[in-house]
Amino acid sequence: MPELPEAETIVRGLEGRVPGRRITAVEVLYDDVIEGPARDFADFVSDRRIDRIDRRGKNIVLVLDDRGRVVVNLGMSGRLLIRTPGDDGPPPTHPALRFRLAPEGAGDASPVLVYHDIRRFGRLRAMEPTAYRTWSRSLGPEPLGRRFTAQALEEALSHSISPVRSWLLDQRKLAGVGNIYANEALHVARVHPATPASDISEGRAGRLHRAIRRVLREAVRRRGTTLRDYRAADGSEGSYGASLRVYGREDEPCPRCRTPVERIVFGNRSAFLCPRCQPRP
DNA sequence: AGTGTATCCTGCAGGC
DNA sequence: TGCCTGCAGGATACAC
Repeated sequence: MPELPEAETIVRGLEGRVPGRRITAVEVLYDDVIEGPARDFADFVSDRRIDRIDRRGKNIVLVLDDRGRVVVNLGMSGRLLIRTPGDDGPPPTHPALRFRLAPEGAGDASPVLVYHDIRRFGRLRAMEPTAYRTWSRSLGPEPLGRRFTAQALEEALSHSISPVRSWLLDQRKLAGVGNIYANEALHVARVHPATPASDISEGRAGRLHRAIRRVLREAVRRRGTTLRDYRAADGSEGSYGASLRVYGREDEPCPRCRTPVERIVFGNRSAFLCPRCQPRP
């Protein structure tokens, strides 16, 4: 998926419509999208009110009135859609789970929060507050948060000999960056994706830090990147795809120097780079 | 510690 | 048209 900007866009789309509502029923169409027994999940959320919608890295977090959490990881093709019965538009093609939400008052329609996932790599996990804290602590810092500084990045990189692109994808190191934005940020920072993390000097770490934040902020502003499956909570598409510099643009000219963009594969994922702007370390 | 490989799934594009 | 291969915003488990 859905990386940080897409998760953030979904959260913003749900914020005005979901908090304050009670979950009156859960309908599980595919139990493989739930971690653990579907019965336990249904018991955990049934009749709970959703107080708040949060995000942690790429994950969307429903905060319940008893402080329990439902953590939604969208995998590759997950969507969280808010629908009101009777609203227009074609019905979702691959619903996997539905939360029926209570109407707010007389005459108010009861909305449905649909977890939709073509490939079903996504997961919904119910967590008690303690388990949630433990899980959250296992993730790295938020790239747009205060704790993620250039110094912190430089320090963290210095302990790893992994290729920097692999490092950026590791959610335990930094929470929210995936393959699209890792490649984009590395191009902006003029760092080759295969550069060993610890080879990144102080100056380049600073550049990379700025590039990560700049790319993610701009992608949030554009409501994410829709390549195929990603949609915001209202079903709309993100427009950052038009701003992509290298991701998915093999053989197209580098926006900076017109050299054809290269695709290489490591860590079982494609990496895209400009061989001139991002020379091999 | 780090890497390549495979797995979970479905859909789509491209080649023949 | 149809069949085949490869590829896809992720995460994890495994052997080496």
